[in-house]
Amino acid sequence: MIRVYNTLTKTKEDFEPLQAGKVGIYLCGPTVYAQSHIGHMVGPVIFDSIKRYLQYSGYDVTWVVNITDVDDKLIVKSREQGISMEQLATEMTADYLTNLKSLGVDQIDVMPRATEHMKHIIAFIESLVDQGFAYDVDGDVFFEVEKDANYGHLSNRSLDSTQGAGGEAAARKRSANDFALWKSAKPTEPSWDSPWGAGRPGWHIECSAMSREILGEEFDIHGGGLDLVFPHHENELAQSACCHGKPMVKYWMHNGLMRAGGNDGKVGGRAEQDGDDDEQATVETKISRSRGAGGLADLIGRQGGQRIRFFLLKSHYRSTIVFSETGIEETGKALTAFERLFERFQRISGNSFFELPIADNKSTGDFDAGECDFLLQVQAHRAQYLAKMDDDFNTGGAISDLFDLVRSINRFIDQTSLESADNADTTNNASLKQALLTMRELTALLGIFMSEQTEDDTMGEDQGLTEQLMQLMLALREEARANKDFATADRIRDGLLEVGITIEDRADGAQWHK
RNA sequence: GGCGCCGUGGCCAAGUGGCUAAGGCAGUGGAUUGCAAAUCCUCCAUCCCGGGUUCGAAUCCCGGCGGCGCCUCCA
Repeated sequence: MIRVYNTLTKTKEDFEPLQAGKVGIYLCGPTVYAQSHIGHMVGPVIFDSIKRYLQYSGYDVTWVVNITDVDDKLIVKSREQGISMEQLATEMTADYLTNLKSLGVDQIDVMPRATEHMKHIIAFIESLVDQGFAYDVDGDVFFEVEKDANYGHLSNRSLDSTQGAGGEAAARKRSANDFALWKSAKPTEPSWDSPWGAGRPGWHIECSAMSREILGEEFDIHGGGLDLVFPHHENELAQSACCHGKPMVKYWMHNGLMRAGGNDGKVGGRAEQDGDDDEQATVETKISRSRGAGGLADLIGRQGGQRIRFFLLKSHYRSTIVFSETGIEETGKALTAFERLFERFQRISGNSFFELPIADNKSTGDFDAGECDFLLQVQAHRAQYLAKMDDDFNTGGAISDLFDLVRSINRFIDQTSLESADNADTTNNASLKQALLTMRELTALLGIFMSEQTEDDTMGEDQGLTEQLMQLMLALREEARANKDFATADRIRDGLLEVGITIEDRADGAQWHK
């Protein structure tokens, strides 16, 4: 049984979808007025893994991530850049999609854009007006919060504790808490025709309209960053629940936010200081665009998408992650242990890990360990891993079992001497393969090691030359070693190390890697 | 001010009432190696502080101290 933490009830609940066997997930995506930063990737990466795990657990999952391509900030930014709102949205959407791809997020089924659903948005607002939950004033339409008895339950706040937006619309609202469903357009602003005149949707209504269109009036999981609980999700919930007279979502799931570390982070800006502090203190603050976060593409270029993905999955999705590039680098070191094992497996079996079939559900991944101690260990690691994933998608805990599995496999190879050339024990080889199949199954749930990383394909032409030169160096060194001329052999090895190349002498010959 | 979250070894990070407190990075000693690298084995924390509840708490309650988020746009 999968358990899920629900923001609405503030408890972990057994996961039972509304319709047996089917799950609908809606994740709030970005407003595409600027390039995405690493914080935007937290939700997509974790939900990408959540979808994989739910499918693996036997559910038919539909995952929706929206793109907000109409918004006040888009208007302002596009004007600054002298381009149309549409063009800015198109460019920034492309940036977002590229980043998602780099991080291996490829499970999204539908990515609706607000501007493509204007009809549905307007119809939704009309329905709210007709039912008396909303009112229009001079071309603006507002949701009347007092009409919703449940308002504030999700974010746990009472009406008088909220401040409501000030701004120019304040005078027209019946109450400060009311929020805009439709905003009238000034002559130069992009607009759509509506029963209330030319205008554009408010921030929250698109999600209500699009989720209904794609997933229905009530669906299983709604996700987003913790910062969206109020006002965004509270307002979405109010709109949808009032409009349909039933709950909008069964499980509200919110991921923790990323913070910028003080020193090597530099992704975010500096937090506002309270004045009386000395200023060298290590400041950690939420990463956000308004504080100048950016440079995700560069970061991916330096670290690679897989490391970043693994870094995000290493901690629990509800906890805060402090961004640090050194942290990402350490994570990368840990990943090489897997990569070495995959190479080891290839040397022994001749099979590529990346070409092993992926068990796509729990039962096909199961196997009979028989009396084999090693396979019993593998089975135990697998069971523990899955138990942690069942418990609110505890990827951080589950990853520890992956490392345990690596160690078990290496130990098995050492103890059975599977690596020595004259060992053709088919039973042990079969056990080894089974263990790697399990590794493949479990890592695929996290969306890592899906395919071989081609990190340096930009330098394709040099690659062949480098390989030739290295073979020459290794041959020279081998000669020296055969002659017990270790001084020369070591000189070659040390010299190569200085340019970042490590040599490994193994029974079957020397090998090099960067 | 209101509503929340967090504080586990040098660093990162699981665990939230009961086996010897996961795992990673760094470090230690050993096996292996011509020496290394890789791999394996070994060692490395009583959980911010003070009370309380309990047969028993890192895990629940109260009080401190420290950090952070939301209440305004935000993944």
